[in-house]
Amino acid sequence: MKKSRAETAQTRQRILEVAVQAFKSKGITATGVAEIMAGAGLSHGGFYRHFETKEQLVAKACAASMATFVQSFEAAAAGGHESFLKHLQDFLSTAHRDEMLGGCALVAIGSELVRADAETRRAATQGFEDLVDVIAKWMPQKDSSSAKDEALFTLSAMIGAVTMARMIDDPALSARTLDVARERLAPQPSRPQKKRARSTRG
Amino acid sequence: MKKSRAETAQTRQRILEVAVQAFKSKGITATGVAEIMAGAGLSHGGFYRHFETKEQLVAKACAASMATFVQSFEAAAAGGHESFLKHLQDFLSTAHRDEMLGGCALVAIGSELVRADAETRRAATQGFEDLVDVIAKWMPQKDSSSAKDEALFTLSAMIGAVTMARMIDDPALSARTLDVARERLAPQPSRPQKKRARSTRG
DNA sequence: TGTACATCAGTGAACGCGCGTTCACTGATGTAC
DNA sequence: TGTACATCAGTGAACGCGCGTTCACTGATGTAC
Repeated sequence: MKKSRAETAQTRQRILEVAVQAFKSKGITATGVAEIMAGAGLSHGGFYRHFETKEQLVAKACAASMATFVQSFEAAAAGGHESFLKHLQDFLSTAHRDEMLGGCALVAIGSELVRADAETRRAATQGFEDLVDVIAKWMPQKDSSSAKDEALFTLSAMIGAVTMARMIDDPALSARTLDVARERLAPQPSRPQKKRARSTRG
Repeated sequence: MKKSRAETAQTRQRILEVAVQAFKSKGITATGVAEIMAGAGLSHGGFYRHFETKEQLVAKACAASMATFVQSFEAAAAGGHESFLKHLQDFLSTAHRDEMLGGCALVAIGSELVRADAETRRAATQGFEDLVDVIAKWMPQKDSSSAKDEALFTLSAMIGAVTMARMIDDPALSARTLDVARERLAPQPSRPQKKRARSTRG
Protein backbone atom coordinates (compact mmCIF):
# COMPACT_ATOMS: atom_id res chain seq x y z
CA MET A 1 0.00 0.00 0.00
CA LYS A 2 2.73 2.47 -0.90
CA LYS A 3 1.41 6.05 -1.11
CA SER A 4 2.35 8.82 -3.53
CA ARG A 5 4.92 11.41 -2.49
CA ALA A 6 2.21 14.04 -2.06
CA GLU A 7 0.19 11.73 0.15
CA THR A 8 3.27 10.82 2.18
CA ALA A 9 4.05 14.48 2.79
CA GLN A 10 0.44 15.10 3.78
CA THR A 11 0.49 12.17 6.20
CA ARG A 12 3.68 13.41 7.84
CA GLN A 13 2.14 16.84 8.18
CA ARG A 14 -0.99 15.34 9.69
CA ILE A 15 1.02 13.35 12.26
CA LEU A 16 2.92 16.52 13.13
CA GLU A 17 -0.24 18.56 13.64
CA VAL A 18 -1.87 15.90 15.79
CA ALA A 19 1.36 15.63 17.80
CA VAL A 20 1.53 19.38 18.40
CA GLN A 21 -2.01 19.44 19.78
CA ALA A 22 -1.55 16.25 21.84
CA PHE A 23 1.71 17.39 23.42
CA LYS A 24 0.27 20.81 24.24
CA SER A 25 -2.92 19.43 25.79
CA LYS A 26 -1.64 16.28 27.54
CA GLY A 27 2.08 16.93 27.91
CA ILE A 28 4.98 15.23 26.13
CA THR A 29 5.63 12.28 28.45
CA ALA A 30 1.95 11.50 28.91
CA THR A 31 1.30 11.32 25.16
CA GLY A 32 2.00 8.03 23.37
CA VAL A 33 3.08 7.43 19.78
CA ALA A 34 0.14 5.07 19.18
CA GLU A 35 -2.26 7.72 20.45
CA ILE A 36 -0.90 10.29 18.01
CA MET A 37 -1.02 7.87 15.09
CA ALA A 38 -4.62 6.95 15.93
CA GLY A 39 -5.45 10.65 15.99
CA ALA A 40 -4.00 10.91 12.49
CA GLY A 41 -6.14 7.96 11.39
CA LEU A 42 -3.25 5.51 11.15
CA SER A 43 -2.01 2.42 12.97
CA HIS A 44 1.03 2.86 15.18
CA GLY A 45 3.44 0.72 13.15
CA GLY A 46 3.74 3.21 10.31
CA PHE A 47 5.10 5.91 12.59
CA TYR A 48 8.72 4.97 11.90
CA ARG A 49 8.32 5.56 8.15
CA HIS A 50 8.02 9.27 9.06
CA PHE A 51 10.15 9.76 12.17
CA GLU A 52 13.15 7.96 13.62
CA THR A 53 12.08 8.18 17.27
CA LYS A 54 9.46 9.79 19.47
CA GLU A 55 12.13 12.28 20.55
CA GLN A 56 12.58 13.40 16.96
CA LEU A 57 8.84 13.91 16.61
CA VAL A 58 8.89 16.01 19.77
CA ALA A 59 11.62 18.21 18.29
CA LYS A 60 9.82 18.62 14.96
CA ALA A 61 6.49 19.26 16.67
CA CYS A 62 8.10 21.88 18.90
CA ALA A 63 9.68 23.59 15.91
CA ALA A 64 6.40 23.50 13.95
CA SER A 65 4.36 24.83 16.86
CA MET A 66 6.80 27.65 17.55
CA ALA A 67 7.00 28.61 13.87
CA THR A 68 3.22 28.95 13.69
CA PHE A 69 3.16 30.96 16.88
CA VAL A 70 5.94 33.29 15.74
CA GLN A 71 4.10 33.85 12.46
CA SER A 72 0.94 34.92 14.26
CA PHE A 73 3.01 37.40 16.27
CA GLU A 74 4.74 38.73 13.15
CA ALA A 75 1.42 39.13 11.37
CA ALA A 76 0.03 41.09 14.32
CA ALA A 77 3.18 43.20 14.59
CA ALA A 78 2.99 44.03 10.89
CA GLY A 79 -0.47 45.49 11.49
CA GLY A 80 0.90 48.39 13.52
CA HIS A 81 1.41 49.18 17.19
CA GLU A 82 -2.24 48.86 18.13
CA SER A 83 -2.52 45.46 16.46
CA PHE A 84 0.69 44.34 18.17
CA LEU A 85 -0.56 45.50 21.57
CA LYS A 86 -3.83 43.66 21.02
CA HIS A 87 -1.82 40.51 20.36
CA LEU A 88 0.10 40.88 23.64
CA GLN A 89 -3.19 41.37 25.46
CA ASP A 90 -4.66 38.29 23.78
CA PHE A 91 -1.66 36.28 24.99
CA LEU A 92 -2.57 37.35 28.52
CA SER A 93 -6.30 36.68 28.09
CA THR A 94 -8.45 34.03 29.78
CA ALA A 95 -9.11 32.74 26.24
CA HIS A 96 -5.43 31.84 25.79
CA ARG A 97 -5.36 30.45 29.32
CA ASP A 98 -8.29 28.13 28.55
CA GLU A 99 -7.17 27.15 25.04
CA MET A 100 -4.33 24.65 25.23
CA LEU A 101 -4.45 23.46 21.61
CA GLY A 102 -3.77 26.66 19.72
CA GLY A 103 -1.74 28.32 22.45
CA CYS A 104 1.96 28.86 23.07
CA ALA A 105 4.04 25.70 23.50
CA LEU A 106 6.40 27.48 25.88
CA VAL A 107 3.44 27.89 28.23
CA ALA A 108 1.81 24.49 27.64
CA ILE A 109 4.93 22.35 28.08
CA GLY A 110 7.47 24.83 29.47
CA SER A 111 8.79 22.75 32.34
CA GLU A 112 8.87 19.61 30.18
CA LEU A 113 10.98 21.38 27.55
CA VAL A 114 13.65 21.93 30.21
CA ARG A 115 14.18 18.16 30.26
CA ALA A 116 13.81 17.62 26.51
CA ASP A 117 16.70 16.63 24.24
CA ALA A 118 19.10 19.07 22.58
CA GLU A 119 17.21 19.35 19.27
CA THR A 120 13.94 20.14 21.02
CA ARG A 121 15.51 22.75 23.30
CA ARG A 122 17.16 24.28 20.26
CA ALA A 123 13.81 24.58 18.47
CA ALA A 124 12.15 26.01 21.58
CA THR A 125 14.97 28.49 22.18
CA GLN A 126 14.89 29.59 18.52
CA GLY A 127 11.16 30.21 18.74
CA PHE A 128 11.61 32.07 22.01
CA GLU A 129 14.30 34.30 20.51
CA ASP A 130 12.20 34.95 17.39
CA LEU A 131 9.34 36.08 19.61
CA VAL A 132 11.70 38.34 21.56
CA ASP A 133 12.84 39.95 18.30
CA VAL A 134 9.29 40.60 17.14
CA ILE A 135 8.31 42.08 20.49
CA ALA A 136 11.49 44.20 20.67
CA LYS A 137 10.50 46.08 17.51
CA TRP A 138 7.55 47.66 19.31
CA MET A 139 9.23 48.40 22.62
CA PRO A 140 9.51 52.08 23.47
CA GLN A 141 13.24 51.89 24.32
CA LYS A 142 15.47 53.91 22.03
CA ASP A 143 18.40 51.61 21.42
CA SER A 144 17.80 48.08 20.16
CA SER A 145 19.81 46.51 22.98
CA SER A 146 17.59 47.74 25.79
CA ALA A 147 14.51 47.17 23.61
CA LYS A 148 15.52 43.51 23.34
CA ASP A 149 16.07 43.38 27.10
CA GLU A 150 12.60 44.76 27.65
CA ALA A 151 11.14 42.26 25.17
CA LEU A 152 13.00 39.42 26.89
CA PHE A 153 11.49 40.44 30.20
CA THR A 154 8.05 40.93 28.69
CA LEU A 155 7.95 37.50 27.06
CA SER A 156 9.27 35.50 30.01
CA ALA A 157 6.91 37.36 32.35
CA MET A 158 3.95 36.66 30.05
CA ILE A 159 4.81 32.97 29.90
CA GLY A 160 5.01 32.80 33.69
CA ALA A 161 1.71 34.60 34.11
CA VAL A 162 -0.27 32.34 31.74
CA THR A 163 1.34 29.19 33.15
CA MET A 164 0.41 30.20 36.70
CA ALA A 165 -3.05 31.35 35.60
CA ARG A 166 -3.63 27.86 34.21
CA MET A 167 -2.40 26.16 37.35
CA ILE A 168 -4.22 28.30 39.91
CA ASP A 169 -7.51 26.69 40.93
CA ASP A 170 -9.11 29.90 42.23
CA PRO A 171 -10.83 31.61 39.26
CA ALA A 172 -10.54 35.10 40.74
CA LEU A 173 -6.82 34.79 41.51
CA SER A 174 -6.20 33.23 38.11
CA ALA A 175 -7.94 36.10 36.31
CA ARG A 176 -6.17 38.67 38.50
CA THR A 177 -2.79 37.11 37.62
CA LEU A 178 -3.51 37.78 33.96
CA ASP A 179 -4.91 41.25 34.69
CA VAL A 180 -1.87 42.50 36.58
CA ALA A 181 0.44 41.15 33.89
CA ARG A 182 -1.62 42.82 31.17
CA GLU A 183 -1.60 46.14 33.02
CA ARG A 184 2.18 46.08 33.34
CA LEU A 185 3.29 44.42 30.10
CA ALA A 186 0.67 45.54 27.58
CA PRO A 187 -0.96 48.67 28.98
CA GLN A 188 -3.69 50.42 27.04
CA PRO A 189 -2.22 53.74 25.87
CA SER A 190 -5.62 55.45 26.26
CA ARG A 191 -4.11 58.37 28.17
CA PRO A 192 -0.70 59.27 26.89
CA GLN A 193 2.00 58.17 29.34
CA LYS A 194 5.51 57.00 28.71
CA LYS A 195 6.12 55.19 31.95
CA ARG A 196 4.98 51.68 32.78
CA ALA A 197 1.28 51.69 33.56
CA ARG A 198 0.13 51.50 37.16
CA SER A 199 -2.76 49.50 38.50
CA THR A 200 -6.11 51.02 37.56
CA ARG A 201 -7.57 49.84 40.83
CA GLY A 202 -7.54 51.27 44.36
CA MET B 1 8.39 -6.78 60.06
CA LYS B 2 6.04 -4.20 61.51
CA LYS B 3 7.82 -0.94 62.44
CA SER B 4 7.21 1.33 65.40
CA ARG B 5 5.07 4.43 64.94
CA ALA B 6 8.11 6.67 65.04
CA GLU B 7 9.83 4.60 62.38
CA THR B 8 6.69 4.56 60.24
CA ALA B 9 6.44 8.33 60.41
CA GLN B 10 10.12 8.64 59.52
CA THR B 11 9.71 6.31 56.56
CA ARG B 12 6.73 8.27 55.24
CA GLN B 13 8.75 11.46 55.60
CA ARG B 14 11.67 9.89 53.76
CA ILE B 15 9.44 8.76 50.88
CA LEU B 16 7.99 12.27 50.69
CA GLU B 17 11.42 13.90 50.58
CA VAL B 18 12.70 11.55 47.90
CA ALA B 19 9.48 12.13 45.92
CA VAL B 20 9.84 15.92 46.10
CA GLN B 21 13.37 15.76 44.70
CA ALA B 22 12.52 13.16 42.05
CA PHE B 23 9.45 15.04 40.79
CA LYS B 24 11.37 18.32 40.66
CA SER B 25 14.35 16.86 38.80
CA LYS B 26 12.66 14.34 36.47
CA GLY B 27 9.08 15.57 36.31
CA ILE B 28 5.96 13.97 37.74
CA THR B 29 4.93 11.67 34.88
CA ALA B 30 8.48 10.49 34.20
CA THR B 31 9.03 9.45 37.84
CA GLY B 32 7.86 6.00 38.92
CA VAL B 33 6.66 4.84 42.33
CA ALA B 34 9.25 2.02 42.39
CA GLU B 35 12.01 4.51 41.65
CA ILE B 36 10.98 6.71 44.58
CA MET B 37 10.74 3.74 46.94
CA ALA B 38 14.18 2.52 45.87
CA GLY B 39 15.51 6.02 46.56
CA ALA B 40 14.07 5.74 50.06
CA GLY B 41 15.76 2.36 50.50
CA LEU B 42 12.55 0.34 50.27
CA SER B 43 10.92 -2.11 47.88
CA HIS B 44 7.99 -0.79 45.85
CA GLY B 45 5.30 -2.96 47.43
CA GLY B 46 5.28 -1.10 50.72
CA PHE B 47 4.36 2.18 49.08
CA TYR B 48 0.63 1.63 49.62
CA ARG B 49 1.04 1.39 53.40
CA HIS B 50 1.87 5.11 53.28
CA PHE B 51 -0.11 6.54 50.36
CA GLU B 52 -3.31 5.50 48.62
CA THR B 53 -2.17 6.29 45.07
CA LYS B 54 0.69 7.95 43.20
CA GLU B 55 -1.60 10.95 42.69
CA GLN B 56 -1.95 11.37 46.45
CA LEU B 57 1.82 11.26 46.85
CA VAL B 58 2.11 13.96 44.18
CA ALA B 59 -0.32 16.16 46.11
CA LYS B 60 1.48 15.62 49.44
CA ALA B 61 4.88 16.14 47.84
CA CYS B 62 3.69 19.35 46.22
CA ALA B 63 2.31 20.62 49.53
CA ALA B 64 5.51 19.68 51.38
CA SER B 65 7.77 21.28 48.79
CA MET B 66 5.76 24.49 48.72
CA ALA B 67 5.63 24.69 52.52
CA THR B 68 9.42 24.46 52.72
CA PHE B 69 9.81 27.04 50.01
CA VAL B 70 7.36 29.45 51.63
CA GLN B 71 9.20 29.07 54.94
CA SER B 72 12.52 30.03 53.34
CA PHE B 73 10.83 33.14 51.92
CA GLU B 74 9.26 34.02 55.26
CA ALA B 75 12.58 33.60 57.04
CA ALA B 76 14.27 35.90 54.54
CA ALA B 77 11.45 38.43 54.75
CA ALA B 78 11.68 38.45 58.53
CA GLY B 79 15.31 39.53 58.20
CA GLY B 80 14.40 42.95 56.83
CA HIS B 81 14.06 44.53 53.41
CA GLU B 82 17.64 43.89 52.38
CA SER B 83 17.42 40.22 53.30
CA PHE B 84 14.12 39.93 51.44
CA LEU B 85 15.57 41.57 48.34
CA LYS B 86 18.54 39.24 48.46
CA HIS B 87 16.10 36.31 48.48
CA LEU B 88 14.32 37.61 45.38
CA GLN B 89 17.67 38.00 43.66
CA ASP B 90 18.66 34.47 44.64
CA PHE B 91 15.43 33.20 43.10
CA LEU B 92 16.53 34.82 39.85
CA SER B 93 20.12 33.57 40.08
CA THR B 94 21.90 31.06 37.86
CA ALA B 95 22.34 28.99 41.03
CA HIS B 96 18.56 28.54 41.34
CA ARG B 97 18.35 27.92 37.60
CA ASP B 98 20.90 25.11 37.85
CA GLU B 99 19.61 23.62 41.10
CA MET B 100 16.44 21.59 40.44
CA LEU B 101 16.35 19.70 43.72
CA GLY B 102 16.08 22.50 46.22
CA GLY B 103 14.36 24.95 43.93
CA CYS B 104 10.79 26.11 43.49
CA ALA B 105 8.30 23.43 42.46
CA LEU B 106 6.24 25.97 40.53
CA VAL B 107 9.26 26.43 38.26
CA ALA B 108 10.39 22.80 38.12
CA ILE B 109 7.02 21.25 37.30
CA GLY B 110 4.87 24.28 36.47
CA SER B 111 3.31 23.02 33.26
CA GLU B 112 2.76 19.57 34.73
CA LEU B 113 0.90 21.04 37.70
CA VAL B 114 -1.63 22.48 35.25
CA ARG B 115 -2.68 18.90 34.43
CA ALA B 116 -2.45 17.58 38.00
CA ASP B 117 -5.47 16.55 40.05
CA ALA B 118 -7.54 18.90 42.21
CA GLU B 119 -5.69 18.24 45.48
CA THR B 120 -2.30 18.92 43.89
CA ARG B 121 -3.46 22.12 42.21
CA ARG B 122 -4.95 23.20 45.54
CA ALA B 123 -1.59 22.67 47.28
CA ALA B 124 0.29 24.47 44.52
CA THR B 125 -2.14 27.38 44.49
CA GLN B 126 -1.98 27.68 48.27
CA GLY B 127 1.80 27.81 48.13
CA PHE B 128 1.67 30.35 45.34
CA GLU B 129 -0.70 32.56 47.30
CA ASP B 130 1.41 32.27 50.45
CA LEU B 131 4.44 33.43 48.48
CA VAL B 132 2.44 36.34 47.08
CA ASP B 133 1.48 37.38 50.60
CA VAL B 134 5.08 37.28 51.82
CA ILE B 135 6.30 39.28 48.84
CA ALA B 136 3.46 41.79 49.13
CA LYS B 137 4.65 42.85 52.59
CA TRP B 138 7.81 44.34 51.13
CA MET B 139 6.29 45.94 48.05
CA PRO B 140 6.54 49.73 47.97
CA GLN B 141 2.84 50.24 47.18
CA LYS B 142 0.87 52.06 49.88
CA ASP B 143 -2.36 50.09 50.02
CA SER B 144 -2.26 46.32 50.51
CA SER B 145 -4.44 45.65 47.48
CA SER B 146 -2.04 47.11 44.95
CA ALA B 147 0.92 45.70 46.91
CA LYS B 148 -0.59 42.25 46.44
CA ASP B 149 -1.10 42.97 42.74
CA GLU B 150 2.54 43.93 42.42
CA ALA B 151 3.61 40.80 44.32
CA LEU B 152 1.38 38.66 42.09
CA PHE B 153 3.06 40.12 39.04
CA THR B 154 6.53 39.80 40.57
CA LEU B 155 6.12 36.14 41.46
CA SER B 156 4.56 34.99 38.17
CA ALA B 157 7.20 36.92 36.22
CA MET B 158 10.01 35.38 38.30
CA ILE B 159 8.64 31.88 37.70
CA GLY B 160 8.46 32.53 33.95
CA ALA B 161 12.00 33.91 33.88
CA VAL B 162 13.60 30.96 35.70
CA THR B 163 11.60 28.41 33.70
CA MET B 164 12.70 29.98 30.41
CA ALA B 165 16.29 30.40 31.67
CA ARG B 166 16.34 26.64 32.32
CA MET B 167 14.93 25.81 28.90
CA ILE B 168 17.09 28.16 26.81
CA ASP B 169 20.14 26.34 25.42
CA ASP B 170 22.18 29.49 24.80
CA PRO B 171 24.07 30.32 28.05
CA ALA B 172 24.29 34.04 27.31
CA LEU B 173 20.58 34.42 26.54
CA SER B 174 19.70 32.29 29.56
CA ALA B 175 21.78 34.46 31.89
CA ARG B 176 20.41 37.65 30.30
CA THR B 177 16.85 36.42 30.88
CA LEU B 178 17.60 36.22 34.59
CA ASP B 179 19.46 39.53 34.57
CA VAL B 180 16.65 41.56 33.01
CA ALA B 181 14.14 40.02 35.40
CA ARG B 182 16.38 40.81 38.38
CA GLU B 183 16.85 44.40 37.25
CA ARG B 184 13.11 44.92 36.99
CA LEU B 185 11.72 42.81 39.84
CA ALA B 186 14.43 43.00 42.50
CA PRO B 187 16.51 46.10 41.72
CA GLN B 188 19.42 47.03 43.96
CA PRO B 189 18.40 50.22 45.78
CA SER B 190 22.00 51.47 45.72
CA ARG B 191 20.95 54.92 44.54
CA PRO B 192 17.68 56.02 46.09
CA GLN B 193 14.87 55.83 43.52
CA LYS B 194 11.21 55.03 43.93
CA LYS B 195 10.46 54.03 40.37
CA ARG B 196 11.12 50.66 38.79
CA ALA B 197 14.79 50.31 37.93
CA ARG B 198 15.95 50.74 34.36
CA SER B 199 18.51 48.65 32.58
CA THR B 200 22.01 49.49 33.75
CA ARG B 201 23.34 48.82 30.27
CA GLY B 202 23.37 50.91 27.09
C1' DT C 1 5.39 -6.81 84.84
C1' DG C 2 4.40 -10.87 81.88
C1' DT C 3 1.88 -13.33 78.46
C1' DA C 4 -1.20 -13.92 74.26
C1' DC C 5 -2.69 -12.02 70.36
C1' DA C 6 -4.11 -8.64 66.84
C1' DT C 7 -2.03 -5.24 63.97
C1' DC C 8 0.43 -3.75 60.21
C1' DA C 9 5.18 -2.04 57.87
C1' DG C 10 7.72 -4.02 54.61
C1' DT C 11 8.94 -7.85 51.06
C1' DG C 12 8.81 -9.67 46.59
C1' DA C 13 6.12 -12.05 43.16
C1' DA C 14 2.44 -11.23 40.20
C1' DC C 15 -1.53 -8.59 37.90
C1' DG C 16 -3.04 -6.28 33.51
C1' DC C 17 -1.70 -2.70 30.73
C1' DG C 18 0.50 0.57 27.67
C1' DC C 19 4.85 2.11 26.36
C1' DG C 20 8.47 2.75 22.25
C1' DT C 21 10.14 0.04 18.78
C1' DT C 22 10.71 -3.89 15.31
C1' DC C 23 9.32 -6.75 11.65
C1' DA C 24 7.18 -9.69 7.98
C1' DC C 25 3.92 -8.68 4.89
C1' DT C 26 0.83 -6.18 1.32
C1' DG C 27 0.11 -3.74 -2.69
C1' DA C 28 0.09 0.79 -4.92
C1' DT C 29 3.67 3.98 -6.63
C1' DG C 30 7.62 5.36 -9.12
C1' DT C 31 11.33 4.00 -12.18
C1' DA C 32 14.04 1.77 -15.81
C1' DC C 33 13.87 0.02 -20.27
C1' DT D 1 3.39 4.62 -24.28
C1' DG D 2 3.73 -0.07 -22.23
C1' DT D 3 5.82 -3.55 -19.41
C1' DA D 4 8.71 -5.41 -15.46
C1' DC D 5 10.39 -4.56 -11.26
C1' DA D 6 12.22 -2.19 -7.14
C1' DT D 7 10.59 0.83 -3.63
C1' DC D 8 8.30 1.88 0.42
C1' DA D 9 3.79 3.74 3.11
C1' DG D 10 0.97 1.51 5.95
C1' DT D 11 -0.83 -2.75 8.66
C1' DG D 12 -1.02 -5.46 12.66
C1' DA D 13 1.28 -8.83 15.49
C1' DA D 14 4.98 -9.15 18.49
C1' DC D 15 9.23 -7.62 21.26
C1' DG D 16 11.00 -6.48 25.99
C1' DC D 17 10.13 -3.40 29.46
C1' DG D 18 8.36 -0.56 33.15
C1' DC D 19 4.22 1.28 34.83
C1' DG D 20 0.69 1.56 39.01
C1' DT D 21 -1.37 -1.55 41.87
C1' DT D 22 -2.54 -5.98 44.48
C1' DC D 23 -1.62 -9.70 47.47
C1' DA D 24 0.03 -13.58 50.42
C1' DC D 25 3.36 -13.71 53.61
C1' DT D 26 6.71 -12.42 57.57
C1' DG D 27 7.69 -10.97 61.98
C1' DA D 28 8.33 -7.04 65.09
C1' DT D 29 5.18 -3.81 67.47
C1' DG D 30 1.49 -2.39 70.26
C1' DT D 31 -2.41 -3.80 73.06
C1' DA D 32 -5.45 -6.32 76.19
C1' DC D 33 -5.62 -8.95 80.16
